[in-house]
Amino acid sequence: MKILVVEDEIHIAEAIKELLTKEKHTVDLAHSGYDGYYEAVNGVYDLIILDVMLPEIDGFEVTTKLRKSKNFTPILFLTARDTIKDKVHGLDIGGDDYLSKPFNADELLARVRVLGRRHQEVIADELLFEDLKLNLSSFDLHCNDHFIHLSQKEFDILSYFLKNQNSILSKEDILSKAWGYYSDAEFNHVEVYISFIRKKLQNLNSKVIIETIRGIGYRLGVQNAE
Amino acid sequence: MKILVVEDEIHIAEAIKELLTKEKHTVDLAHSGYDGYYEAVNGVYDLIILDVMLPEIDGFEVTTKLRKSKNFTPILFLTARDTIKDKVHGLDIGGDDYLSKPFNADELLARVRVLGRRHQEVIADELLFEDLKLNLSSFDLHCNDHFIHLSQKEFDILSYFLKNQNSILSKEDILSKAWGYYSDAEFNHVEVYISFIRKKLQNLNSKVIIETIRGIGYRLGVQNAE
DNA sequence: TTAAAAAATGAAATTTTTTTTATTATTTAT
DNA sequence: ATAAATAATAAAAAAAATTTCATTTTTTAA
Repeated sequence: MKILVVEDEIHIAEAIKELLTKEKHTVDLAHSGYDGYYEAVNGVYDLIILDVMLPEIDGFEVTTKLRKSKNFTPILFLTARDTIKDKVHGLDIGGDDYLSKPFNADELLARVRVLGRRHQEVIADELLFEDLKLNLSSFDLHCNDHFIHLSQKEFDILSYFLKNQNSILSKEDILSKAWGYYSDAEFNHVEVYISFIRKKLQNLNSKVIIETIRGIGYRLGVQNAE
Repeated sequence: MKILVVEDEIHIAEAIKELLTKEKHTVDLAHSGYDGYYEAVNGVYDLIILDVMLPEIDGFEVTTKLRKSKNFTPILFLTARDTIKDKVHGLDIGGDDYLSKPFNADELLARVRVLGRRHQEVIADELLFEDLKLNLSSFDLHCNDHFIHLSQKEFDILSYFLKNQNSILSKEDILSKAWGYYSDAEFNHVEVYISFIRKKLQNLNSKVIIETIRGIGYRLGVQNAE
């Protein structure tokens, strides 16, 4: 990850940098609120570790300014001020986590991993189930080494299943997901599209099937081995 | 938000429920790890507040099972076990935050707000520029009170512009974004689609325009006021 | 076992999207 | 001012997605 550390105490800043660098992160340092804000705006970071008590403008102000300018990079506050009131304030103006100084290195790294993971998920771009991989931006459905393109409606429906892998989805559900609540589409629309998708799953030789639960709806499943 | 609280000490569970309900959240309770897992899998929650020490299966195990089954609902651990080792472990197996008991109600609520906010952002689903709002799941382009549907290619191109609001995008860029690097589409394809999009922007009466930078490419802009 | 209900599917019809082609308009360098 | 290059657009053609309709298949309950 690319991480910006904003901390005025040089030796602490360097220590954090060393810690993060060991974990293969790329770290930039800023030593005042003003510099920190400038770097955050002009660079692209996956995470900002931000001291609250800083020269010029403090960490809370930096956060407020960033969020106001639509920059939503995750922010981890790091500070000696650890009254509940401070914490609540920091989190409410747009911070993502709050760690008190002196902090434990392992905990810092774990919390960095959490924020990084969430970030990844945001930009994650595919849904997985068994041997299937659905690319959310190209609408291509991959299985083994092959892929097939899904139309918009096919995509809407299959991605709905992939996001609710354990649920039975009723035709009603699917209808309002793929055609919208106010559409006049009928159950047969769903049936036709389920049929389309099943055909594509077969063409891909996937072991994934769409099970019919009569009277209730459909659910993802796996082909009976035999 | 819809929140699942998994906590075996009934009076604590009830207290948390009351706290969250006051903040207008919808709260479901589970009192064992097994029940918690079952509820989490079968309901759709925005957040799970999870005690670590639970009867049957503990909170860490619940988390592991959920993540393994591709359920990525944010999880906030709440527990008396607050050694660094426990925290790090909890966060690394897929938890999102960790609060020690006894906890402060305001801090709990603030951390719930953070996780809810991130969740919103994850499912946030639109791109903005000036008077335009592009819905990424429906492909509808909104302006003032009207909207118009974009086709796949129109969407690919306009969303590319909206994600790069300050850049000039060359026809080459657009071609490889919307048609793919290996396609044999030509510049005129881009020109035709720019023309389609401009027509839709006009129909919407948007002040947004696509500027031509001759020989270089295109860029988003705003209609000259006069 | 059979009739009714629910679901699946094939195929045609319709609509929408995308591509192609030809023509017109604009900009720039000479 | 003009020719060449670049860009814009209209309209037709082709392809793809979606809807509709009719029929068949499957399941369930009587």
